Formats: sequence, structure tokens, C-alpha cells
Amino acid sequence: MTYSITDLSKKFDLPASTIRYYEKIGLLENVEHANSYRRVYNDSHIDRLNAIECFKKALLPLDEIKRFFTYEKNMKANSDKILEMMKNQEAKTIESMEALQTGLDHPQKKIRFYTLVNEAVKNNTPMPSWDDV
Amino acid sequence: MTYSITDLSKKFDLPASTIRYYEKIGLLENVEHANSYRRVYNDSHIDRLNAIECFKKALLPLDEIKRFFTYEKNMKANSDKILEMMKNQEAKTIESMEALQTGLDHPQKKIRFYTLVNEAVKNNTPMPSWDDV
DNA sequence: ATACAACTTGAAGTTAACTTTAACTCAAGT
DNA sequence: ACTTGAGTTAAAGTTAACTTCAAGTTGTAT
Repeated sequence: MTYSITDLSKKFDLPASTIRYYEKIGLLENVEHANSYRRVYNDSHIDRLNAIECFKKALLPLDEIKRFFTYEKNMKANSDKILEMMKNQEAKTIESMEALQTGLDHPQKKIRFYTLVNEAVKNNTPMPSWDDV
Repeated sequence: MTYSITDLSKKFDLPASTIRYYEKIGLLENVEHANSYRRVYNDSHIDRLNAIECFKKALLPLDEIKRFFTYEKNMKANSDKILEMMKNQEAKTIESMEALQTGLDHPQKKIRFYTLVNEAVKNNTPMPSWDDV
């Protein structure tokens, strides 16, 4: 099964320019150019793009994602490095999630406060104070 | 109590250039310039920077943070907008946390797999397959 | 008085991850 | 043969959030 750049563009909801860009920076490899012109992709590229999208969601920068694929090519020799990288990323992600939670506290307090403000405005009752939340 | 830019720089672990930049884009307001020269900050700026750092952790972009402060100046008139903004941000943050979790699944499976690879290499036993994780 | 450290300015430079542009190339349909 | 549409290239432009730079200013210590 082969795919055109438009097929991938639709499948992954990425502009064709982005897919070309990923090839340019080495994230997508071994892309055939039919008649030395148009790009032709196969299932290995589908797998690769799935992995890229997954890592992007995990907030890995593209150069780290690329480094992962480089290591993965010889996983026997690089399993240590991959293991370290993944554990590292796991730690970062958890840290990031905790930061998000900390960041949420403030907005959530604001939400409670401004809900009270809204009610006060609507019911023409006295404004709340921060002690009320 | 007043503070120099270096005081704030140390307190918030931000380069002075960043603090000047925040003033430039309107995130820090009403900064006195002593003798129309050096910047002098007060406790309101400490509060503001605390809020900024909090929102940054919650991954709010600087222009949204600025918009928040603008609304907050007249919270009675803008409580609706603030409320909407905060709920919006809460939703985004939760979405982001879920994406992080999804992104973690892949690395975590890799960790399990490469742990097995590591063991196989060290013990000179057969390599694992993906079905083993 | 003068040197120096700490500060100032506006403008240009940086990084990541793309996007846009301009000019070009095919293959297929009319 | 000609147009069209999908694809190509290299290079320049974009956005966010800063950082760096060059040149100038001020209070304080010698």
C-alpha cells in the first residue's frame, strides 16, 4: 500500500508543508520520489507519523523525537539510552502535569470568586471578598 | 517597600531583561522611574509577578495573561468575561493533561520493552517481542 | 575628578516549528 | 497542443517569548 502526500495530509490532519518539513529535518526517512519527482509513502511512514504525533502530544520537542528514532534503529546497542530518555521524559511529563495542577489552583479560586461576583451583580447584593472563597 | 530590578530578578529568578520585556508588552504597569531613570517597583508588582508566574505555569500565553489583568481592572463589569476565560483555561488545561497521559502510554510501553531488551542483552537470553509488554 | 557598577534605551538577533511564496514540473484530460 | 491540478524546490517570512547588543546615564567609591 502506498500513499500520496495528500493522503497523509488528510489522514493526520497535517498540512503537506509540515510533512515535507518533517522529511527535511530528518523525522521522516527513506521517502521515495516516484520518477524522481512526487513523494510516495508506505506503511512505515504511517507508523512513523503515528509515533511522531504521539510524542508531540507528550510535548517532546522534534529534535528529541528524532534522536529517539536514531537510537531505535539499533535498539540492542542503545536500549540504555532509550530507557534513560523515556524515563527522563516520563519525569518531565509528570512534573509538567504537577505544574499544570498548581497553575489551575489560581484560576479555580478566581472562578469561585467571580461566580460570586456574578451573583452579586445579578442579585444586586454586596460584592464578595476573597475570604469567601 | 520598594524594589530594584535586581531585587525582582533575584526574587523571581527571571533575568532583568525579561522583567523589562514584561513592562514593554504591558504585563507590568505603572513602573516608576526614579529621577526619570531607574525602575522602582513596589508590592503591587510583586503580586503581579506572582500572578504572571502562576499563569505561566498553567501554560497561558502572555497575551491572554495580559487580557486577564485588563478585565480584572473592572471585575464588576467584566466578571462574565473573566469567568469564561478561566473556565476556558481550565478546560484547556485538563485537555492538555489528558494529552500528556495519552502521550505517556507510548513511552511507558517502550520502557517496559527496553527493560526486557536490557535484561536479554545482559543475560544473553533471547530478545523480547512486543507481545511481551 | 574619575572610574566603575548598575542601570537605561531601541533595535536587532535567537529558537522552535512551521508557513508562505515564487517559480517550476509532471501526468492526465480536452 | 494546451490547460489544469497536484506536487516540487529553496528561500524567506511568521509567531512567541525572550536575549543580546551597542551606546548612553547615574550614583557612589576612590
